[in-house]
Amino acid sequence: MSKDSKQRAAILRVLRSSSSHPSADWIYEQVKEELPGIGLATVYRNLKRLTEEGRIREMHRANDAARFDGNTATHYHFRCERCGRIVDLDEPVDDTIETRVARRTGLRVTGHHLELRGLCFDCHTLDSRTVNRVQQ
Amino acid sequence: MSKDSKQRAAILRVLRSSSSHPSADWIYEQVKEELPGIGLATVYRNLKRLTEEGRIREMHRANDAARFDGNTATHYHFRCERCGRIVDLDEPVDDTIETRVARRTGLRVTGHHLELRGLCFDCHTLDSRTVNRVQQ
DNA sequence: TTATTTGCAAATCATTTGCCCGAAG
DNA sequence: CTTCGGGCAAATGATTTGCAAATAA
Repeated sequence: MSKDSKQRAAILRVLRSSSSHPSADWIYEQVKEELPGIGLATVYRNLKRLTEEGRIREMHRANDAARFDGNTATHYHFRCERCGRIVDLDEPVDDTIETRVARRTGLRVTGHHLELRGLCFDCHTLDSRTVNRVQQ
Repeated sequence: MSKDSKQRAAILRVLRSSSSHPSADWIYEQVKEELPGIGLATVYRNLKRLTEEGRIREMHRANDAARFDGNTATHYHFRCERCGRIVDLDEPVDDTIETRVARRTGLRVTGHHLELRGLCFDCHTLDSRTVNRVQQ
């Protein structure tokens, strides 16, 4: 509810005015031009907070372990936002998206990945019963 | 070309026989039951190698910096596999996939992400001229 | 004053690397 | 013998955390 600190406001401004999907470090460098005293930790803290508030989006959380898939064929995934479990979907793969984008943009497209998010069975039923109990 | 070492074979077997998209650490724990002497570094080295050989897939590369997006509306991305640049696509968003999957699976779906991969303009033209010069 | 945030430094965590040794060809 | 892959420990790089000082409510 409280108003943004000047550092948080600056971070948000930098992020909003960039189309490059920057890293924390790049944002830090930019904000430093306006607020030379800012620390990298402040940038991280505010990015986390803004993400939690839903005001920005974090693409691919770094620093939680990579996950591997023994199935190299294109297929889609569902990720549970609560427990992190990843499930294969048997939804049919739509390859036309690749050619469509390639045609429209001229980019060389070689693959695509679709991930749906939400709550898996366990987490959802758990949620409907006991709202504040958290499982790993 | 060479035959898989017994550790690499074991890693591959564990990964193939699991549908859980495991982390390096989980794979390590599993393989240890068969090869108690194995080291975590070996697991990482082989996962990397198997990925490069295209025999497994690495979902969301960890450990390169997280990236943030000031635009919270659902939209699609293109990631250049060479320089890492991420570009917004103006492809129309298909929300029906969420309800379709929700209906078919019973999962609680709250969002989806689509990422296309390939070579961006710069990297592609650069590639056609000089095959072995690497940028960034 | 009281509650938030900051900046800095030290701590974590996942992953990678250096180095030396053993296994396989 | 020579090369390749492994194990272990130390090094990295991104992110997080503890804490005292600064700022805002």
